[in-house]
Amino acid sequence: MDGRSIKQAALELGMSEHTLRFYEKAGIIAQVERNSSGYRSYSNRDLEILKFALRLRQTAMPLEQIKHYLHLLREDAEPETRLHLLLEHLERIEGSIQALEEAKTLLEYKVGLYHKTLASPVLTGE
Amino acid sequence: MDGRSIKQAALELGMSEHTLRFYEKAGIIAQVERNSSGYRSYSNRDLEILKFALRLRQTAMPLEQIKHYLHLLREDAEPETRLHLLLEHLERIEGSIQALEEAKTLLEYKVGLYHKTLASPVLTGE
DNA sequence: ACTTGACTTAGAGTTCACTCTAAGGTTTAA
DNA sequence: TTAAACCTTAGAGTGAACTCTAAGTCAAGT
Repeated sequence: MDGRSIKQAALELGMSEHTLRFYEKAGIIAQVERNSSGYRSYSNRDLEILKFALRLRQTAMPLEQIKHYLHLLREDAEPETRLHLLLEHLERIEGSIQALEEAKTLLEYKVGLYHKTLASPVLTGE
Repeated sequence: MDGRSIKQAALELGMSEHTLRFYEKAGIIAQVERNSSGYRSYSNRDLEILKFALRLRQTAMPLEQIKHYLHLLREDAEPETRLHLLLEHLERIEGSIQALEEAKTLLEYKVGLYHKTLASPVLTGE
């Protein structure tokens, strides 16, 4: 129906074929369907799940946790369990955002110094 | 004057002694002063630099880039060069913040679904 | 019939950022 | 003077997340 080759899937997702096989072998995503000659055929749903996994990876969620969450999803676990996982990760994300915002502010301040003086000490903003 | 042992420095910075030696050996920070018996003695300035390095690490800047930046700092490079590096990293940080904000929004939406229904599909928010 | 290119697998290799080990020197306190 | 708690080094080991290799199967084109 909506199946695509591993090459095509890799292209659409912006990840390597190696990584796609790796994610499957590591049990992060479920086994992908095969066509008559044994080739993987990625469905739209597979792509959706992979996109979601990539988004979580972007937020530095470890593969093990992504795996855990996607498993709960497959097994249709109690929503409470999934909720717990999501909330936990939300907190981590909020921490990361804050760390980044702080670093950003610091760097912007330094950049400001450069623009004003174009020759100045940098570090803690002395 | 203001020197402290590696143990103390590690404590103050919240990082391991191993990592402190590793950062020095890898040339990320400059050689730390030694006392009469050859033990490292971390100055306030060393701590400042390390704190700054840690903050950059928190934003997922690779050690090689941190090293590069700290080198430019030591060599008192042209401010333009340093500025360029900082601006580049700022852009990456802004990208990360955006990715995290998006993930956060997505998760918050899902959490909202949970709270409303306590039994619902999850993924793209169907 | 044959080459080309896409696919398959298991498993080895790589990179990054630590993290630890072993073998030994130094300082302090009992 | 001896134990403990600290420090030193070079180099080995770890875990995460890929990334690649080798050896082979399959499908399409000429």
